[in-house]
Amino acid sequence: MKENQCINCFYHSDKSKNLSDELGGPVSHQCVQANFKKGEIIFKENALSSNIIYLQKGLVKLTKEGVQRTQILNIRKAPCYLGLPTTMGDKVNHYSAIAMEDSTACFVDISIFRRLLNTNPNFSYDIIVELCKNELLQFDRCVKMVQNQIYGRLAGNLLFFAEEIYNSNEYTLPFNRNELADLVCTSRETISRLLTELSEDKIINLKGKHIKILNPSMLRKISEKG
DNA sequence: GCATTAACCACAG
DNA sequence: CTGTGGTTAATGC
Repeated sequence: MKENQCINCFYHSDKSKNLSDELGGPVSHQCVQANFKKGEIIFKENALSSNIIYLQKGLVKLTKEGVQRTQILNIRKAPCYLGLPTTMGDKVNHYSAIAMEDSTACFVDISIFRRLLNTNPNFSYDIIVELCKNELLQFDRCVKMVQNQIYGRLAGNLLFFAEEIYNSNEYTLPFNRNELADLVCTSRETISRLLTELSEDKIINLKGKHIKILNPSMLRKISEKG
């Protein structure tokens, strides 16, 4: 655990400014950095939450328990904030965050965070923009999940990993088929079948969890047409 | 009717 | 954990 030095990175990577000044004093004990191994829970649904978390390094899945099954709400890649909605919006977390890779995160108490919002309009503005972007993405994702067929949803998510997460058409997923199903809103069996189907059609190359997209434009078409 | 989509179950590597 | 086959239900020509 490290203290003190992480709060400046939390504050913002692109707008360097000394937080100690902002907060009117030394910031030790106000921010704590922690490491998480793959699979470890960063925060849990229904638990009391009083921290804003800045993910410095790693990959995280946000999950929520549904009536039928666990739903993966989103995959977030560092650097980003975690838990803004769930910490600001309610006392209790509405979803969990679980590390999918070894990750590093900064925890800042919500009172400090509030002080930052109050004292720094630029910072507040950046936060609002980030929240808005996320909401737009969630809206898009919601419509897609409800209206597209599973083939299209899976294709969309494969593209998402390539474009947003790994910036490459070739990647190894830290998810098993069941988690993929939780992400795409379907059953494990269907994921299995459709992946082999995509592979047979030479749209992707499949080796276990390693995926190589051979025909991105085709995948895009599938994603759009559903 | 018949075809398609997709879930659930079972079972085998 | 994964892939596959059978069965079944819903929906759309």
